[in-house]
Amino acid sequence: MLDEVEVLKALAHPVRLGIVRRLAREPDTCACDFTDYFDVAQPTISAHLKVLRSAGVVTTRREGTTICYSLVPTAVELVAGIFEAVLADVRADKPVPNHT
Amino acid sequence: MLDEVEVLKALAHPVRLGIVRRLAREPDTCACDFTDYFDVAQPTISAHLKVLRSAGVVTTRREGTTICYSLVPTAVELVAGIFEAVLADVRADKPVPNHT
DNA sequence: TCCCTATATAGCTGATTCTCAATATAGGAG
DNA sequence: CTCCTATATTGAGAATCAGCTATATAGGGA
Repeated sequence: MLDEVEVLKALAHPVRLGIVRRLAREPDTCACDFTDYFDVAQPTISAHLKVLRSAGVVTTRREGTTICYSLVPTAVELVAGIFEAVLADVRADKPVPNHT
Repeated sequence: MLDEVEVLKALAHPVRLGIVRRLAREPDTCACDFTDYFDVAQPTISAHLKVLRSAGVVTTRREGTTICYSLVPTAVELVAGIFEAVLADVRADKPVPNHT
């Protein structure tokens, strides 16, 4: 259900990447905090959160009148794994030159 | 000169991610090989390669009549680092529950 | 019930992206 | 110089994206 490219697309935007980084440091941040944090209108933040949610990068939990967002570690691990694998292949093909 | 979000945007497309993965396995692939490998027209491949080049993900080297593409490891390391850092923060905040 | 606050949705506009067919450019072989 | 192959560029159309204002929804408190 997690699609690599969709997750990457969700992360390829300054505000959304910022949201993800913020969530990594402060789990369970509510939507209104992002509205203050980034210099965009509230519906814009809401739209970005929706993109992240659709891609499976974040999940929501209602907390009274506010809605708390948290990261889905699996999604971050997915993309981290993609680039670790690419790096591994790069290093396998072009080994570190030993200058002896 | 490498912009995180620009690199991420460049990678957030199935064909371009495929190109990067292929380049990781087989360095110095020439453009015509991609045209065969992916089921899209030659100008489309050329456009995708341009996006990757503009973002600093790949570099080119002329080899007679063909043009060889290779990965820029720094760019891959940049994005790998982003998600490693995010994962580190996630794990710092929510440590693995030790069920002793 | 009636407000108030938090969040989401609708609707719009301008900008960007994706893909293609057609054409241009650049280098090598003859 | 001429042809051929490899690659890039142009130009167009469809689709998607990003931001806004205005409005709707949903829950809590009076």
